[in-house]
Amino acid sequence: MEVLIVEDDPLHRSYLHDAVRAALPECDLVLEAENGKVGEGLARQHHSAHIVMDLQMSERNGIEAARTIWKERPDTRILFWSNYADEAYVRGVSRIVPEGAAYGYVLKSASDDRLKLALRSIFMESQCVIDREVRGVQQKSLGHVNGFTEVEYEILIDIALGLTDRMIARRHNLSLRSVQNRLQQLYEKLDVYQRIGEDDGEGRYNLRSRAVAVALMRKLINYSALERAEADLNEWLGGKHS
Amino acid sequence: MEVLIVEDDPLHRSYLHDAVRAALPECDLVLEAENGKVGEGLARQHHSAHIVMDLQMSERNGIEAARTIWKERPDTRILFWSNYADEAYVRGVSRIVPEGAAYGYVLKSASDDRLKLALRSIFMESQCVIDREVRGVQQKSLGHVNGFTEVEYEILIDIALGLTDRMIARRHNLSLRSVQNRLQQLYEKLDVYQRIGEDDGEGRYNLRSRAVAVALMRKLINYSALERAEADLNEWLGGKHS
DNA sequence: GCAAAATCTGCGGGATCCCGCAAGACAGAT
DNA sequence: ATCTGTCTTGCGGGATCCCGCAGATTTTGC
Repeated sequence: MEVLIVEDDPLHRSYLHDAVRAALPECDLVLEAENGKVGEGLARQHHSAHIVMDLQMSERNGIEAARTIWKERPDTRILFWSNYADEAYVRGVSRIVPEGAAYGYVLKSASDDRLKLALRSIFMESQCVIDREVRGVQQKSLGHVNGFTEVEYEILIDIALGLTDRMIARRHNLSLRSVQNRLQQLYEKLDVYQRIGEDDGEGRYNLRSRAVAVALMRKLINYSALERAEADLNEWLGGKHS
Repeated sequence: MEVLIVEDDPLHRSYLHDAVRAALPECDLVLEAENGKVGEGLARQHHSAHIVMDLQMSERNGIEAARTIWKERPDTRILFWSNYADEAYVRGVSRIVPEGAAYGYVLKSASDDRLKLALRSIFMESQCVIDREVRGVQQKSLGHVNGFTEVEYEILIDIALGLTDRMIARRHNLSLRSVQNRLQQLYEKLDVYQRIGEDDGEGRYNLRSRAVAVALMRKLINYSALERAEADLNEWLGGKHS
């Protein structure tokens, strides 16, 4: 049995290495990659079936790497090991996990034992293990109380990328007005209508930009989500030509 | 001699602890804090004169903590130890360092020796030590070729927060038109005028939102910068009432 | 199968944004 | 003193955004 570790921080990498060795004595080879790009390469080359993956790496983040790996071999077991439980990450992961695949999401702040237990559960038992805190975010994002629909999320991404209403309409095959309707919902949910500078009555935010700001501060989107979205956009733009 | 370590990751914290012990035998007490808030508290309580500070912590990031610490005792020596050399961080740091203070900025990817050397240089010799890569970013941001003025940077922050032109004008005591002029410069420098969807000619970005997106992707601003800016904004809003 | 609810769409209009043009203010150089 | 470059401000106008209204279409629930 082999395990591939994809993690850019050397300290964390060696810690992971030790944890894998301790939790999985049946593992006889541990590979290491220091970013998503070489991680993909190693996974392809060794047909890795067991991967521990950091999110937030330079050169190629964990979600992108996992996406291409899963596209080639959907039965790969991947444990995501991240510092944060940002909704952007959680959404990003659950968006790419294939039907019936075994995966996990545990935080770096979790205890030694939790990590080792997760390693065994996922790699040996093919079970899904989601950290409690992450699970909370996942629930909240799905629960429609103060949660965001898939469409709302998409339009959020689009304005974060700086697309105009017209572009968004074209991209999703909608009319201009429909896009604006969705925007209105979004503004409502992000609570972007608050007044500012109340001393002389008038003072609003620029709704569009404010929405992005609030979404960033609430961790609905983050750098890596933006990066992925930009890549998707360019792909779509390229595809339109053919 | 005492050293205070402010770092949220336990692994990195203990690594730092060891490095400090090894590099500074004359140090007889090493304090540790797991975020900016308790870091501030410990610094105040122990009158710490030597601090190693992570940027990017939850609860209170390194720059905010450093700002209040330096406000109280401007001769404190602080070594910033960070994963990234984002321009947002570099600007954030050099914005708050007091006149003539000794400080350093080294990356976590630096070698053991570099870290230890920096520790000695800053804490014992009161010298400034800036990592090469960080220095590069600093230079580029100052060099007016493809670099950003202080005013341009400020207006970038303002639109990232979601302020309207009118609000920005009021905040900086400018006319509406001047704000828009600055915006134009900004758009120019961020190269935001590119066409998209060229197949039928028409296709632009929403300049304002796109500018923020590009700035994020170029690491000119990031989560922590936005967080600080939001705090500043609220402070300003509060101050206007009195 | 039908009514209720949600979503999509066009129209119209007020507010804001983006920006060309031109006149004044100010600093530094020759 | 003059000139040049940068920064500021006002005016005007076209494009875009934001959104109320109302009818059409789709989805949902029973």
